Amino acid sequence: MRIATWNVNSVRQRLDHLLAWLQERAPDIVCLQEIKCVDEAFPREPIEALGYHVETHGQKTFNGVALLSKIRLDHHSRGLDGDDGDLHARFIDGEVSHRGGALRVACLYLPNGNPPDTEKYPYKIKWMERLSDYARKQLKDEQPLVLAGDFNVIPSADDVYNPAAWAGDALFLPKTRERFRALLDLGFTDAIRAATDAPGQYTFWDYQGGAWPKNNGIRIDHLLLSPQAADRLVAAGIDRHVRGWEKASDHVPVWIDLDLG
DNA sequence: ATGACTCAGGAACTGAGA
Repeated sequence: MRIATWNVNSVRQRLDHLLAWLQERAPDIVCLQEIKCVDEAFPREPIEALGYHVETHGQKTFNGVALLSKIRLDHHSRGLDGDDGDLHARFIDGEVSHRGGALRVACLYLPNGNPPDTEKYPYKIKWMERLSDYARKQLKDEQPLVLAGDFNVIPSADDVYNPAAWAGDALFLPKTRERFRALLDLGFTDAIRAATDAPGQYTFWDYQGGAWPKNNGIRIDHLLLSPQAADRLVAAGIDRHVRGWEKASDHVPVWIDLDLG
């Protein structure tokens, strides 16, 4: 079972890239973020033509997430519990059946939080605590669970080209990393870090300042695995070559392979 | 200066992103 996440920065601008990458990487389940359109405007047909079921949680102009799955979803749900006043479309989860049981995948687009001295930062921190509440509840099922998405968190200094330049940024502030660590400490495994300790496993390069040719990247797109999923991890990778495509998203796809029997 | 970011919305710019 191959599961991937990709912040496409507008699914309509990136449709050709998405279709090419789906055929190249052949994932079974895909979590998309920043689709930047309402559900009715999502380009379902060409994706369905490649064999995917499509569930979206869209929003006009900003945010928006989607789940693509070659296996029919038994259940799915839009939105993250814990704040009825939060209208941002940043979360969708679904469950599929496999030979050994059930697999749950949560697709998330965690708030950026910049600038940190505005209301955007406490919104991010609260959102992280809501995500931990969700994770804590789901872990009680003791089944394979994958939290996949754009976390907007740089976990460590090995995950950024110049840590000093990011010291005051909402993606790298100590409080942000503490909350991410608290989520991991519930029992999750960071899939890329289970595969390699090497620095420079970047998933995002800014459009500005020649960040891509200079390899000024950061690692902010993650797949976090419950113990039952981590036990079945056989491979993890980052498709960084996609960043070199013409008119690319600023994020690249990240994927894992699970052996679910 | 040999160069300077990309998206949506909507028709010149702004806000958001990270």
